[in-house]
Amino acid sequence: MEDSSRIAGPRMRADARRNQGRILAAAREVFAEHGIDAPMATVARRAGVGVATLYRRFPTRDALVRAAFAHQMQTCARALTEALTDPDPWRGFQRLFETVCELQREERGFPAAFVAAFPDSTAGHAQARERTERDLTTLVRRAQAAGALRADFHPSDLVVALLSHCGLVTALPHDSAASRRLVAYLLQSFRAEAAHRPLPPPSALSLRDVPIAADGSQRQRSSRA
Amino acid sequence: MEDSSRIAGPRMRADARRNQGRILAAAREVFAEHGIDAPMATVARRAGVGVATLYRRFPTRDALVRAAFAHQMQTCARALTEALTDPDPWRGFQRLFETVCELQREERGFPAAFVAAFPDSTAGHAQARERTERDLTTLVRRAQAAGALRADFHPSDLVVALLSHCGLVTALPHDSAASRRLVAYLLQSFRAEAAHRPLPPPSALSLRDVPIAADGSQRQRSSRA
DNA sequence: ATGTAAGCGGACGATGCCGTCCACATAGAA
DNA sequence: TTCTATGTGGACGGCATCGTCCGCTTACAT
Repeated sequence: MEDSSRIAGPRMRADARRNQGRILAAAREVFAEHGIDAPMATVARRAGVGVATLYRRFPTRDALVRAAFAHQMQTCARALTEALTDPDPWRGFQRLFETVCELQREERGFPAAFVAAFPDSTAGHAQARERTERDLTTLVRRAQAAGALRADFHPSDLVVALLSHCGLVTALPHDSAASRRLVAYLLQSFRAEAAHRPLPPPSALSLRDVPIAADGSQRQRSSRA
Repeated sequence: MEDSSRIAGPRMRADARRNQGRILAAAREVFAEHGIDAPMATVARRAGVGVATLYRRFPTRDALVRAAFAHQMQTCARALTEALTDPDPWRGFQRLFETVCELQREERGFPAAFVAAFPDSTAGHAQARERTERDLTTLVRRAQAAGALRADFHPSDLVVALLSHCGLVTALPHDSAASRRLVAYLLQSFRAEAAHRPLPPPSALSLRDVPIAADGSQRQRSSRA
């Protein structure tokens, strides 16, 4: 599989490059307002280009979605790296979680993209994904070794927490207080001293089999845009 | 606003009543498989009736969705009543939460319906809704008075928790372990003894303004069924 | 200044779903 | 058995979106 969108290379006409930028900006706006299912034509119109241009640059909707939120994805990746280098393991863990949730909260449309892009992403390549998986595990183990994160915490719990937060901000896009509350509750229950009782067994979820493109649907609401 | 679907009354032809049943069963199946956005025609076909019959009985998709999951909604309502009468306030609280989450986990399609129907539902009338709201608050206060539920817990937190759980089971429809884990984490963080640190302010969410039908969209995934 | 390859835009046919309309069927009363 | 109100099915017109095709435009190398 090649890179989803033709990346702005050196051999690209200036106007083409400009349009690519406009398209991505428009996509972010439109996806934020109408969800990632918004008509492609809407994005094109907002960008001030024709549909053909849009399709030439981003052959599929997924490619567009992924490109539009690539920056946020990178921010997530960077946050993970930073978390690993934090001298205080718990603070690293906490910050990662809070940063990702904040991103989901503030960039509307991103949560949907986050969930949608999960299977093959956090950059696109299985290699990057495995790295992410490994780093997450390291982050968890470190925080546990420091006695801050409860011993029965499983790396997949982090994904579970992030996905449920996605769901919340999707259902209540304007209620950042709700999001903050959930984050606070979850973080508290992840602390070692909160481990009063045993937990049920963790999800078998190896980050790799999150929400396959298959099965499709399972939409959140029934109303149309 | 009248009742969404013509209820099976005494003056209904036997075949009509039979068809109504088949439609509801088909709707549950189809919604579970393809999400609540599945084409109406699919439901009709599966039920072995014509589209016209479907539309006559359920003029809008929402009416169908609500009727299809009315039973689950009633189970929720009943669980709330039972929770209030439980001699152990915390156990009542815990059971309510677990029961609703179990329902969301097991009846695929129900989470979406749950979120979608929230604004005007838990029966349909504002009256019933207010009653629900009041009962929830009572449940929370009782559990707090018993010293089991943390004092800074706000009734809206229950909605926040349920909505995030909805999001999780929507993203991972087959992973009940993940759902159970989330429920366990949340319940632990709701306990009074977990209140190590203060929480951010609660959501202004008065159950009434949950996920308005307006705005629309904000779908979870981009792929089509 | 000029030629041309890269880029552009919008019209267009295809597809899929919606919701109605109407000619036909039948349950059940008389 | 007969009659009719109630119920039925599927065809059909309408609409939105998809993604492609092709003739025109323009950046930029020479």
